Amino acid sequence: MNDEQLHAMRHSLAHITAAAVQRLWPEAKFGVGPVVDNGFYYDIDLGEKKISEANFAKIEKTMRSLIEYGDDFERFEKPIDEAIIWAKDNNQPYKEELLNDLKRSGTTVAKDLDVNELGLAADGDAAIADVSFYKNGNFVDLCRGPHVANTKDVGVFKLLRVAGAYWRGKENNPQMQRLYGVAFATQEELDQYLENLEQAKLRDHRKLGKELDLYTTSQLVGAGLPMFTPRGTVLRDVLAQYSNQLRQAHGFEKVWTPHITKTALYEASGHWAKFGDELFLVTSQETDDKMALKPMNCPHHTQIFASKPRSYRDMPVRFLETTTDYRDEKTGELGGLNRVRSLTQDDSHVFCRHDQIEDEINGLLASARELYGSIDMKLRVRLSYRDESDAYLGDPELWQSAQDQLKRAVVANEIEYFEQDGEAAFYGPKIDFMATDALGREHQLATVQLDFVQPGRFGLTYTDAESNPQTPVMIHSALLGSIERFLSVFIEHTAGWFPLWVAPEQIRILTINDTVLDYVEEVEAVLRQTVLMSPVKYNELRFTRDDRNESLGKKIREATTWKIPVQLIVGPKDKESREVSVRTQAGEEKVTLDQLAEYLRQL
RNA sequence: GCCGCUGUAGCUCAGCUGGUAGAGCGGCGCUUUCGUAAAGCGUAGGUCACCGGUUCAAAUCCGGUCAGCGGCUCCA
Repeated sequence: MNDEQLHAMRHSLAHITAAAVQRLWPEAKFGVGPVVDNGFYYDIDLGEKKISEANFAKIEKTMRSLIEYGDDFERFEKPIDEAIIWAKDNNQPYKEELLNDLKRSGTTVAKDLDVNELGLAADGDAAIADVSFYKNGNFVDLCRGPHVANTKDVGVFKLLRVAGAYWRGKENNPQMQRLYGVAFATQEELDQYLENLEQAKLRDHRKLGKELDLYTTSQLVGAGLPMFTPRGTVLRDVLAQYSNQLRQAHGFEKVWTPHITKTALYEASGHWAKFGDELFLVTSQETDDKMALKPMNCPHHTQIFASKPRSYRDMPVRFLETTTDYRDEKTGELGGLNRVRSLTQDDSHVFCRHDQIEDEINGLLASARELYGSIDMKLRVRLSYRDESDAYLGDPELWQSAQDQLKRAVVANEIEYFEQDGEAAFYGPKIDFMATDALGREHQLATVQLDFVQPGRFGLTYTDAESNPQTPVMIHSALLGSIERFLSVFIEHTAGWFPLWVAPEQIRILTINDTVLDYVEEVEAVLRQTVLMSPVKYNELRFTRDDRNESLGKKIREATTWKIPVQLIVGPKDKESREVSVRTQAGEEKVTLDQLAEYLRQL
C-alpha cells in the first residue's frame, strides 16, 4: 500500500461519509471533505439538526452498506457554468461558493482548503473552464480525485469524533459540523492506531500531573488558573533556574516588574489595539487610572531601558525576567497546562545596535539548543513571517530586512527550519521552536523575535559615537516559552520520568527494617552534602526516606509508581558492608557509601 | 466565544428503562520488622459538581451555572 493509494482510500471514505449523511438527512449541505493525518473529515451543515456521537453507529452502518453495495467511483467533467447550476439545483450553496471562486480566479483562496481536494485547480490565477466530479451511487461531489475504483476498496475506518468548524476557517462564517474519521488499509493498522492513542493517553500531562501530584485546579479559583503543588513547584523553579543561568552566562541581568500597569502602556506599545479585549482589567478605588494585569513584559522592560541615558558603549542591554502574565483567553481555548490564563514566561529582551543583532541572536539560539539538547527534545524550527494582511505594524521594508536576518541566523547555525507566513507577532518576525505533544499536536515553546517597532513607539534611544540619538532594536526571547506549556510537553515527552537534575523527588531511601535507621542517618548526611552542578548549577539534592513499617516490595512499587529516578535500598547487609543498593531505571547496583556522592553526580 | 461530549468517596470506576448509593486502591487503627513491583484483620469517608424544575419519589428526566475533554477560531 503506497501513500497515494491510502490517500485515495481516505478521500473516498470522505465521500462515502457524505453519501451516508445525505441518505440519512437529505437536506444536508456539504462543505469540503479532505484527507488529514490518519484519516479524513467532511464538513456538513444540517441546519438545526446536530450530529452527535450517538449518531455514529447509524452513520457507520449506512456507510458500510454503501461500501458493500460496491458502486464504482465515476469521474466526469462539466463546464464551470453548468457546475454552478448543478450546485444551485441541488441546494449546495457552499459548493456554489467554491465554484464561483474557481470560475473567478482558478483557486479557492481560503487558507485551510487544499485546492487539490476541490475541482480542477488551474495554475496561477487563470479562470478555469471545466471542473471534475465524482459519483458513487446517488452521491455526486465536486472533486478533483483521485479515488479508488469501487467503494469496496476503501479499507477499514472508524468515525472518531464530531466538531464544529467554521466554513472556510473564518469565525464570522456559519459553523458546520466536521465529521472526523480514521482509516487504514487493514484492521490491524486501525487497531494499532487506536492502541497508540490509548498509549498516548497514559502519558497525558493532565493525567500525570494528578498522579505525580504536580499541579491542581479548583472550580473556585477558575478555569485556566492552575496551582502548583510542592512537587510541581520544584519543576518550575529548577527549569526557570536553568533557563536563567543559560542567559546570565550571556550577559543577561535579572529585572523585576509589577503585575499591573496603566493600560496607557499598551496603548503606547500597540498591544491595546490588537489585544485589548484579552486583558484582565483592574479597577483602582483611589484613582481614575485604567489599569490591567500585564499580559506580557516587553513594554515594562522598555521603560527600564528608558529610565536613564544609554550610550552605544552600553549596548547591548539585556534584561531577563521570569514572571507570570495574565491573558483572558476564550474559555474554549483553555486546556491543561498548555493554554492557561496565568502563564509564566522566562522572558528576556535585548536592546541592541543593528550591528549587534547577529551575535545576540546566535547567543540565544545557542542557549535554546543547549537547553533542548540537554533534555533530548527535538524541536522543529519555524521561521514565522508576516503575511499581506494589515495586522502588522511598522515599515514593510524593515520587516523584510528583519525576516532576512532571522533566516540568515538560522542558516548560519545550520538549523533545519520551515517558513510560514502569517505567524509573526504584530511587531516583528519570529524564530519559533515547535514541540509535539503525546497526541501529535504541535506547540510553540522557545522563541526569538526581532522587533523594529516597539523601540520607536516608545521613543527609545541611545547615543552613538557622533553624539546622535539612535533607535535600538529589540530582540524578544524565551527559552521555555511559557513554563506551563513547556511542562505540558515535557511531562509527556518524559512520561513523568524526569531527568535526575529536575525530578521533584530525586532520591528515596527505602529501609528494610528499623535496625538500619542509624545507618540511614549517615546516608542522609552524605546526600545533604551533595550538590549537582550540571546542567543547573548549585542544585542541592532532594531526597526523602521511606522507613514505614511496610514490605520492601511495596516501597519499591510505590517509589516506582512515583517515577522517582533513584531508589536507595538500605538493609542490614548494606549497613554491614557500608554500601547502599542503588536502584534506577537502568537496573540496580551496590555502591559504597564513600563513593555514593560521586556516583550520583555522574548519573 | 462556537459545535459535540463529560462531571458518583482522596484516586480509578460500578450503579439497567426514576424507588434517597457500592467496589478496589488510598486513609485511619491493631497485628506483622518482612531483601527487590501490593503483608493480614478491622474501620471511617459521599450535600451523587452547583442551582432550579418535573414527579408521590431524581445520582438517574428537563433547564441554567461552574469545571473538564475533543475540535473550530485565537495565541502578544
